[in-house]
Amino acid sequence: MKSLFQIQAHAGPARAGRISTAHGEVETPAFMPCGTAGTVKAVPQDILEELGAQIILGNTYHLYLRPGHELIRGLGGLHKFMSWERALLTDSGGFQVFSLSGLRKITEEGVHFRSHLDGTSHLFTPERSTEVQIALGGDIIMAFDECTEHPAERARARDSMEMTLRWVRRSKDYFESHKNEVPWSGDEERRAGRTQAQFGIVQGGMYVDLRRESAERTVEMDFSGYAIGGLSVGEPREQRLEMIATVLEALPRDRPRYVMGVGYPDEIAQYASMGVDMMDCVLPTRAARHGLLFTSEGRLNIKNVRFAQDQGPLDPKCGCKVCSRYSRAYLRHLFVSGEPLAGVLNTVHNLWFYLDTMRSVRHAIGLGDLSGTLSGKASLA
RNA sequence: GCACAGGUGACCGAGUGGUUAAUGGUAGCAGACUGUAAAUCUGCCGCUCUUCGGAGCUACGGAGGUUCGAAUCCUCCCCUGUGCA
Repeated sequence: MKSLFQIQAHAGPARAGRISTAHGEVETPAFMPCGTAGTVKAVPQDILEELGAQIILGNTYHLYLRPGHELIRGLGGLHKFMSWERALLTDSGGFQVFSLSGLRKITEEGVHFRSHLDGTSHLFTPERSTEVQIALGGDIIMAFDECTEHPAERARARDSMEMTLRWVRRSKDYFESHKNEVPWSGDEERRAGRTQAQFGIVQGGMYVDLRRESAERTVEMDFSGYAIGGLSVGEPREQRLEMIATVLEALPRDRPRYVMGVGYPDEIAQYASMGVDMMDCVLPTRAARHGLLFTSEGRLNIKNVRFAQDQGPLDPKCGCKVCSRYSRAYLRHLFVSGEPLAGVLNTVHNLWFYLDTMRSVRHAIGLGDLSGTLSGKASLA
């Protein structure tokens, strides 16, 4: 089988590359918009394509509960269901186990949880998560992990890491024996021999040695890519940086590295410059719906009264359609009026900003120089 | 003109003698948001000072009155709605 990942250029530790999936190429470093429930909230698929998104996320937990993975499988898989022919990555539900604390109980077997939708009881295991993800048919699926809470004592972080290692192992075992069950598996020719890929996830709390050990032992399982999880859970930024740097050293250079759940625009540029290839975050989409826009001049809260008569664009340096067409005054009016279009336009802008940030970084790596790009994007948060 | 009902902070609307500058909403102002239980959540929201602990002033249509104490009870007046003339 063709290799999933190709590196095209280096600039110090940073790399520009390409991930080849059954649903197209993903240029890296890549920012992946979150499409949790089968939609990147507020943005239609055709606009996502226009924005240049090459891969988006779906979420196992949400889609399992509603509309149900069997229904999606029956309709041909998530790509077809949501009419997204580009690459798709599904998260394993590990993060929901973390964020739904109070609704769940964790055991060695897996996670007993109650649906946030109707209170019904469910059990998620590594096998179950992987089964659901195969049914959904994402191009990249994630091992089922436990996102260690923060702060966590060393002993707790170690126990959690050990359980994640066992769960990741089980996820891989299940995947290896069932990966031919992906909904589009019969479509080999068109898919150029590509099939689903599974990534492992590194945990280890905020402990450098645990992080390193978690990375090394996950790498021994030989995944086609590796994610760094358990970050952006409330830790200081320097600590996050240290954990990422530590894990990157322990990960193989020829596989994609994915930092889960980050970050602010300047953060993602920084991580990309350190050699991270993939990132996802709800921030650009959620913040947009809440009126927070990211611009080349920093963050901007569109509901502020000072924009009421501002005829200028959100960001004078932005090349997105929203900035080329609408004024701050109009966008503020839409937001303050509670018009759905506010969320749409704001999200379009923020996603463009994130995706364009990655394009700039990628371009800079191609040119072998990151300094200009980073200084330009460094004061965004 | 008569009879009911009613007049509460920008608006709607609780409160019918005392922990009441006055519950709740809305509107307004500001903030937060990092593998989405999030088009959500938080704070402020009478005025003036403040060492940020608080202090003073003004407020429940208007004017009086009862009472230790009134948005709450009484009297008169003004206004609004509905019905009858």
